[in-house]
Amino acid sequence: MDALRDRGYRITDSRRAVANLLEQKHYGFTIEALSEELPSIGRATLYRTIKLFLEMGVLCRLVTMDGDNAYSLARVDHHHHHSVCVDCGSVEEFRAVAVERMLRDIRTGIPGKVVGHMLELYVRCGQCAADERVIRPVSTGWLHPSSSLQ
Amino acid sequence: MDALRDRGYRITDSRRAVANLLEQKHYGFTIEALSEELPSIGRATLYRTIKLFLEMGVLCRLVTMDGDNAYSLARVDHHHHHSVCVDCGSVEEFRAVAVERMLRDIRTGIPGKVVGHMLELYVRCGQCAADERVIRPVSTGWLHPSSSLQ
DNA sequence: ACCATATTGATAGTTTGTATCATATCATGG
DNA sequence: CCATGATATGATACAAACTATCAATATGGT
Repeated sequence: MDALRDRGYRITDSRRAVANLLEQKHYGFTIEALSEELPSIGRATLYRTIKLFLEMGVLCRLVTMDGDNAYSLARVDHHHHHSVCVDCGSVEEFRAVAVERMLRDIRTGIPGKVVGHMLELYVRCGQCAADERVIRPVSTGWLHPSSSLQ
Repeated sequence: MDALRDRGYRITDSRRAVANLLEQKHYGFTIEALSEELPSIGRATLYRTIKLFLEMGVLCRLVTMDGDNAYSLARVDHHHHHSVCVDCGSVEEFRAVAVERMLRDIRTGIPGKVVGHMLELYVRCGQCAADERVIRPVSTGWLHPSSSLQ
């Protein structure tokens, strides 16, 4: 809300509702899920709100293991990555030096100049591992491009 | 073609055409681009062919920096990642120990059990860097989720 | 060459996301 | 607290990306 005010955007019911929902639940929402949780808000507005929040940098877009887009609140303001639970969808942000080091190391072995990267980790969170006696298959859909089991 | 034969799929003109094209050009194709290159092949068939090739593991899907899907031949059969040129779209496959080490390191710091990952590197390839005196902006669209410049 | 069947292409249908525009809502100034 | 004007919303239509259907065709084994 502060971010909105600071940039001269209006505080509206929809924006408040979306922000509240994302703040409460610590997992990634697809637009579909958002729409189910907030049926009173038109889909067009949801798309607009998400886009606005992304541009403002208060939201992160992430890619689920089977390739869908999901959105979660950016709780830290520096660059980071996500670990997404493949069962419940809960999202943790992390910034590991290991990642930065990897990028630095790799830069020399790659032809060309690295201008960006993308990294997602797919996990089964502690909660879900504890809840389920039977191990469910990891992905119902199909695996994403460079994603690999293990 | 061998892979097709081995699994009892038929060798058809469309499949041959798609395979040839992907083999010749070392960059990622979107369905759109494939369709332009092979106008005689129906779009439905293109989608089907791509899906089949993905399932057979002879194709990789990759995500471009502005979020589109592209496909490129899997020239190595073990797990690897891609560096995608943001200018010409050329794709290099690499398997860096740095990545594996990073994953191993990170596993301890992440809550839950890592079951998969996804990594794309966006580069400006040597060719493109040489061709262009003026540095073009990196992304025309907007940045992908966890992608970051540099 | 024939035949059973996998494959194709055209079309229609889905899903996901965007543009339009009249109406409703917000923030500001009086 | 209300009037005012601009912003935001929602319904709808539209566009893009992908899938399902099904009659017609091409393929591989005989």
